[in-house]
Amino acid sequence: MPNAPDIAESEWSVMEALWETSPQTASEVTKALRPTMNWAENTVRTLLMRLVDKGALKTAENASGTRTFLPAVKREACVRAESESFMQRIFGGAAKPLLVHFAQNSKLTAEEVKELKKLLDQNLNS
Amino acid sequence: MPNAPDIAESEWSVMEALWETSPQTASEVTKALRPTMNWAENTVRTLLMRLVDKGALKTAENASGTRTFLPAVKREACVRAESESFMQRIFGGAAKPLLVHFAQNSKLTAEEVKELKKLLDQNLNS
DNA sequence: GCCTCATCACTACATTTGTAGTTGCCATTT
DNA sequence: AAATGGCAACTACAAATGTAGTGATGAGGC
Repeated sequence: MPNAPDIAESEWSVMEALWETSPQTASEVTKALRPTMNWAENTVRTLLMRLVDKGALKTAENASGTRTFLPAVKREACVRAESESFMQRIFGGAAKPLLVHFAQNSKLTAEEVKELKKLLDQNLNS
Repeated sequence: MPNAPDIAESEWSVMEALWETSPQTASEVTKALRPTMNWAENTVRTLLMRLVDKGALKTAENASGTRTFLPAVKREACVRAESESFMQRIFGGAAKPLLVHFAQNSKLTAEEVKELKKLLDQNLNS
């Protein structure tokens, strides 16, 4: 399992697109991102290349002979890595103050609260 | 209330030192950070200057006429801003998946779980 | 067969970040 | 007064990031 490389903010959008649907060509990714990020295709290509360099993406040829991109690392692993580093930076590595912060500062529905409480209980038996 | 400026990772350590004790001179901050970050004093000075430029710190003269630094923004505001941006980047801005992630991936004591569950309940009545 | 368009691989360039070095100035110490 | 030691201001410089432009190439359309 390749450990999660460090993925910058713009790069993250590209990864999301490919985690959601892959493989995709550069222009497909560009189109997929068009509504949110209004990037030139070359911008997306640069990001794709950097991600390949970092080992976050792999490439493959599709039927028509053009290059396509697909994730080389699992989203969950990257989320975990980013979350870890965030927790480290802002909350000194402690989960509790982090959870306190978000429990206090987020608007949640009764449903969500119920679900989260259940998860917290499960957390103990593990 | 000045909105929280964007504080980089190294800068964050400097801010922490000053949120904890302030005002402090550049060399005091350097000394305070010495155990963790083994930075040259000039490195700390650069970070201090950048933070002043960004409006995260203010300066004042102390009795002996040397410059001291102190926070211009509240820690809580910065934590909120960083947290917001993290939640945006990684969890698409939704608090629930974030809380789910940390509820599942953190080791918590029974005490902490109890406390968090209470906070979640309070969250609803507000 | 020639033009055009999509792809690709390179190159570009300003900002931000990490991590200092250099120099000038002022007060204190011989 | 000359040297020293701290602090301040400015400069340095490479890597990472954001955001493209340029030039070569090959395949399809006319």
